[in-house]
Amino acid sequence: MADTASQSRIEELLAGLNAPQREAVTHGDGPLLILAGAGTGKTRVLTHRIAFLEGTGMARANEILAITFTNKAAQEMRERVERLLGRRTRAMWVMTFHAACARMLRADAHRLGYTRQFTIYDQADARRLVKRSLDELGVDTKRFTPGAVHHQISDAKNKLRDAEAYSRLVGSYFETTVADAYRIYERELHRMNAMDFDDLLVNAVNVLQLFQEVRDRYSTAFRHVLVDEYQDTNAVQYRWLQLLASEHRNLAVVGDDAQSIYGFRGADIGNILSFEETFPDAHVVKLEQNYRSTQTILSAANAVIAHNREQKHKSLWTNLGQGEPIKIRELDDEHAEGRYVVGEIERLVDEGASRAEIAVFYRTNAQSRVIEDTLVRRDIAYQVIGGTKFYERAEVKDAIAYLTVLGNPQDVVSFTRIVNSPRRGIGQTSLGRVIAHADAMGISIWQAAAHADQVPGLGTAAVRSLGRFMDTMQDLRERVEQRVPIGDLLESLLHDTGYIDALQAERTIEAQGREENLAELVEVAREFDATAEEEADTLDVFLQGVALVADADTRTDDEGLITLMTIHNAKGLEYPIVFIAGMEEGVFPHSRALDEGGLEEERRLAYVGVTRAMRSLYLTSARRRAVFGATQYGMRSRFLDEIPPQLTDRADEPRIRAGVAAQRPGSWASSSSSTRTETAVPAFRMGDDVAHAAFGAGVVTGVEAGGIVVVRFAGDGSERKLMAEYAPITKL
DNA sequence: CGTTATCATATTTTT
DNA sequence: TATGATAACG
Repeated sequence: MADTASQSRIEELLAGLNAPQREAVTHGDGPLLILAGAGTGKTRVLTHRIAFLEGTGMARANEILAITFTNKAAQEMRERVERLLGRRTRAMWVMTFHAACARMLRADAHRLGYTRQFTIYDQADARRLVKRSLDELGVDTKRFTPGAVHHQISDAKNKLRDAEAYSRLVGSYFETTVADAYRIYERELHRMNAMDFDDLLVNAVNVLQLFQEVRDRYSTAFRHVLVDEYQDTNAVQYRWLQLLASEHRNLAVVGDDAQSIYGFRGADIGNILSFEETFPDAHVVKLEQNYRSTQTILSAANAVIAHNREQKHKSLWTNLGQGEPIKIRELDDEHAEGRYVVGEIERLVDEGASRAEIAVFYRTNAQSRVIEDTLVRRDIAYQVIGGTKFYERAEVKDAIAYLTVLGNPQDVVSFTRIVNSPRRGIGQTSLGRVIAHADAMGISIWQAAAHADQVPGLGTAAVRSLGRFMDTMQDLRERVEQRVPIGDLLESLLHDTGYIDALQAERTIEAQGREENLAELVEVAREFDATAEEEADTLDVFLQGVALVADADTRTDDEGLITLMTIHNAKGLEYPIVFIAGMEEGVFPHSRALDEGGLEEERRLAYVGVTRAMRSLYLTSARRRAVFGATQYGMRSRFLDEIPPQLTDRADEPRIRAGVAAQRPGSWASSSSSTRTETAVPAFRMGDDVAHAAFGAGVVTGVEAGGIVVVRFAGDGSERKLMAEYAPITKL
C-alpha cells in the first residue's frame, strides 16, 4: 500500500477532515464508537472510513459490511464511497439491515424450512394475518385490535423472544391472548413460507446461531462491519451485529444517542449508551463541531437536550457565527398558526428565499391538513413527505401480490388479496371454504383453488369463476418458468387478469391515477430487468427487493416546493429555514408519550427538529386547537421554556430589551387573527353569485362559522369550502 | 355477493 | 373531522 499514488490518494482522502473525524476514519482494528452530534459529518466519516479501509488495503471490498436503516442512506453511502474511490463497489455489502438479512436468508433459509422464494410481509399484511389468528382464537378484534397485538408481537421479536419465551413471561389477560395469537401467527407465517419484517432479522440470527458453518462463513468474510444510526438499533440487530463481528471484532458504529427517536419501535438507546461496557477496549471518538447551523440554533438544541438524564454528554458548536434569534410565536388557534406560518413563508420568498429551502415540521400527520389548506389557499406549491407511499397503494400491492402468488403458491394472504380483485364473484364465504379445504387436506391454497370442484360446499358459480381465474394464473406461471422478463410478465398479468379493464371501466380520475401508478410499477420492473444479472430466480429477488422499499424516493428537491413532514421524517435532513408547528403540551410532547413515560424521547425528537435548521428557526404554538373535532386548550410546550430566552425572539412576551416590545405591546397574535376572521363573515350570503380566480363562476350554497363560505362552482360542479377573507373570490 | 349506512376510533413508523 | 370496519340490506 506504500506506493506513492495510493499514498497521495489517502492524503487526499484525509484532507478537509477535522481532527476527531480523521481519528475515526483512520482507526485501525478493534471496536470503534463514533458519537456524532447532529450535523457533525457522520456520513462523511463513515464513507471516508470505508474508502480508507479499502484504499489502504486494510480490507477488500467484499470484506466490508456497511449497514444503514434506509435504502436511501445505503444508496447514498455507496455513491459517495464510489466517488471517493473512483470505481464501482459491487462486491461491497452496503445495505439496510433488512436487505442484508434477506440476502443471507435467500441462501440459507432452507435450513429453517423456507424456500428461497419466501414472501416478505409488510405491516399491513402482517396485521391481516394477526387478525386471522385472532379470529381463529375467537378473540374480539375490537377489544384487541390486530394492530396492537401485532405491535406486541413485533416488540417481542425485536427482543428475541419467540412465542414460547413470550408466553412464559406474561401475566395479564391481554398478554396471554397475545401469546396465543403469537403462536398461531408464527405457525401460519411458516406454513405460508412467509416472513414479516422482524422475521428477517430474527431468522438471520437463528441461522447464524444454529449453524456453525454459516456463522463461520459470514464472520470470517466480513473483516470490517460498519453501522450507521446505531442509536436506533434494537436487540435483534445488536445480536446480529455481534455474531457477524465475532471473528474480527472490527465493529465501527456511528450514532447520536440524542437522536434516538424510534424507541416505540423497539430501538434500544441502551445499545449505544453501553457500547463501552460491552466492548471495554472500544475506541471512542466524539464529533461536536457542527457544519450546518448557527450557534444560536445549536445552543438552543444543547439547552433542550440537557434536560434529559440518560445521555452521553455532547456540546455542539460551530464557527458559522451566532445568526438570528429563534422566533417563537404563540397564536390563537391552529388556523391562525397556519396563517402565520404561511404569511412568513410568503414574506421570506418575497425577500428572495427559494421555496425549496423552507420546511414545516409537525409532531403528527393530522396537523398537516390545516397548513396544507392555508398553502392551497395562498396558492403556494408544496409537497408532503410521508403520506401514502407508492408501494402501499392498493393497486400496487395488488400487482405485487399477483406476482407473489406466482412465486409462492402457499401465500394465503396474497392469494386472498387478489382472488377477488378485480371482482370475480368469489366472496368471503367461497374463499373461506377453499382455505378450509386447503387446511384440511394439507395442500397449498393454489392447489386447492386449482381443483375447485373438489372443495366441499362450493357453489357452481364459484367453481366456474375460480376455474377461470386459476387458468389465467396457470398460464402466467408457465411464463414465469420460461423466464419472461418481469416487466413483460407484469404487463400481461395486469391485462390477462382483467385488472386494467376493471380500472378503465371505473372511468374516474382516481382509477386513472391508479393506472398511472401501475405503469410506473411496470417501469420499475423494466429497470430491474435491465440491470439484473443472468441469474436464476430473478422473480423472488425482485419481489424481496420491492418489499423492502418503503417509498419510491419521492422526495424531490424541486425548486418551487415547500416541504411538509413529521419530525420523524425529517431526521437526517437539513433546511435553511425551518418551522416547527404545534409546540404545545399534549401535541409536542405528545400526550400519549407523557402517559407512557416517553418524555425523554419526545425531547430527543425536539432536538432532532431544532437541529435540522441551518439559518432560521420558527417555533409556533396555538392556544386553542381542534383535536378530533373537539376544541382543546393546551399550554405552551415545555420545550419552548427550555430554550434560554436570550436566544429567542418571543413576540408574545414583553422582551427584556427594547425594540420588539416597543413595536408590539401586548398580544400580537390574538388581536389580529381573531378579529379579522369575524369581520369577514357578513360579506357573503347564501345565493350570492361569486367569481373565483381559479375555479371561475359559482354560487354560495352555505355560510359557516369562522368566515367559511361554501361555493358550488359552475365549471366542474364541485362544491368547495373557502375562507371568505383569503380565498380569491369576489361577489358579483 | 356487493352496496350502503352507521359507528367507533384516533402518535410517531427507517424496513 | 375523517377514516375504516362491521352490520344490515338489496
